[in-house]
Amino acid sequence: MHTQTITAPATTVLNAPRAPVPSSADQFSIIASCSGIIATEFTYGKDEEIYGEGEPSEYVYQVIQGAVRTYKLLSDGRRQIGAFHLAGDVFGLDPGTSHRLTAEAISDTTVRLVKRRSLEAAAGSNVRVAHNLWTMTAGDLRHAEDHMLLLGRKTAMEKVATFLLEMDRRLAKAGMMALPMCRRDIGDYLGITLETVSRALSQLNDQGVLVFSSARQIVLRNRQRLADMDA
Amino acid sequence: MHTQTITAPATTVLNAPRAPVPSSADQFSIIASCSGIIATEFTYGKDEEIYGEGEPSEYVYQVIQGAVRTYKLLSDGRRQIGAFHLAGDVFGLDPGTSHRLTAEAISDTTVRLVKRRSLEAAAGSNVRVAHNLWTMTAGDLRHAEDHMLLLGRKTAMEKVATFLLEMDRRLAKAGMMALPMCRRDIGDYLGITLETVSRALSQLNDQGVLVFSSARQIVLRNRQRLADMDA
DNA sequence: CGAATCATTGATGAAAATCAACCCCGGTGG
DNA sequence: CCACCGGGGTTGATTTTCATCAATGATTCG
Repeated sequence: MHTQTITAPATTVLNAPRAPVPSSADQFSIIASCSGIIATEFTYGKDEEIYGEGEPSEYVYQVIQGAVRTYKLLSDGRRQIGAFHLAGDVFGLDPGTSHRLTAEAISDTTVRLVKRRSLEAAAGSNVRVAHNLWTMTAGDLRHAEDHMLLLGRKTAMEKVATFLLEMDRRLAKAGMMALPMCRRDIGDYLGITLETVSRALSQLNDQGVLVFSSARQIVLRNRQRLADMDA
Repeated sequence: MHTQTITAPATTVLNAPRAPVPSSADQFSIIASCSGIIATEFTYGKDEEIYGEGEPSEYVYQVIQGAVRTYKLLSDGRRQIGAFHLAGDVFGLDPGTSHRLTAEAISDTTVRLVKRRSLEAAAGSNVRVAHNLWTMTAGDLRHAEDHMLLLGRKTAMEKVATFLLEMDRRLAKAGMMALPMCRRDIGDYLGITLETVSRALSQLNDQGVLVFSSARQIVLRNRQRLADMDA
């Protein structure tokens, strides 16, 4: 870890995995429990770096609580966020020796982490584990392929519509979405500026497609309209 | 295969793989030979579809000769090309039951193909094979991550500079690059229009960074300048 | 309460898309 | 052999979208 300033890690052997939510997360739980792998929990503060682009990839992570952004930078600071990782999501699984993106906590975030070395060892003896690792990487690839289409060919409004539907699907509770990230993060994810994000959201609000409780608390009123927009 | 109008397939058992060029290709050769897997060759004509988005993924392919584009479409026809596949490259390896992009031959193209089912079977018994499949998918993911940065955050000129360096690396022979794809394909790969591609290339030509033999035959004169541009 | 951060909104500008014309070159057929 | 045809490529004029610059408003948090 890079800055131990936040919270003391608590090491535990996983035996009764707390199943969070989605299917890709369960794969990780299966791997972790099946193999008697040692998992550790750790908490990062808001905006704290979890790992940097190019660093040796020593651990694989699962978000327990909070949210993480992974991104690349150009030399002048322009940033492209490749993905947001929410509760249950696995990240940092870069086959190869080093991380290809930087990971940062968006808000205070607790992760479970396992040594990549032990995962690879498990994969060497257990075909199920190997297959799950492959499947998880393939899931990341699918997302990246969809996101290339968005970045390269969708308009600003279509990008925002797609984003809202994605977040609605992934983190809506009781019809309400509590976005963990700021407008700049959203813009850097969608390849537009924060002002353009704000204008698109305001316009959707004016049209009655969504309602704000606060800037980051959103209720979708017309998912079909959004789906139509997203082309 | 979808249209058999072109060339009769020739089925052969692979024993002495003709090692084409790069490392990712060799992994495929290793898999194919290691496992006594049956490979078939097939040739597609220019612009012929190899498989369509959403179709069941029955085969995995390796380009023997020619070039392939894989892409996604929006409902109104806007297209995002995710990758170009050149001699030696493997494509169509989508874990899951269906292809997530459409694949088309850019020029007359010969591919080697193996049944995905037999690959998966081999992966189930041979850890090396399983690891190679994972590594190949991870290679696609790395490319997609780099390309998201390009699509979301680079300027038109930076995109073209990056493209030229990529193609130079992948297909230059004797300092000369023979591009198999048209300006529209390049634009749809970079998320810009064919006119913008043309203007950027003309400007680079004016600056002496490159020289055209013909529209698709390019010699790079100053790779450092290009690398600087690509930020 | 006040400072800082985040978000919204408006005015202006710049990059790239679009629309349009023309050119170049290879292939075909008179 | 050469004219013509058509697709691909280039270049120019104009429009559009989104970025940038700037000011103000809302929340959160010491």
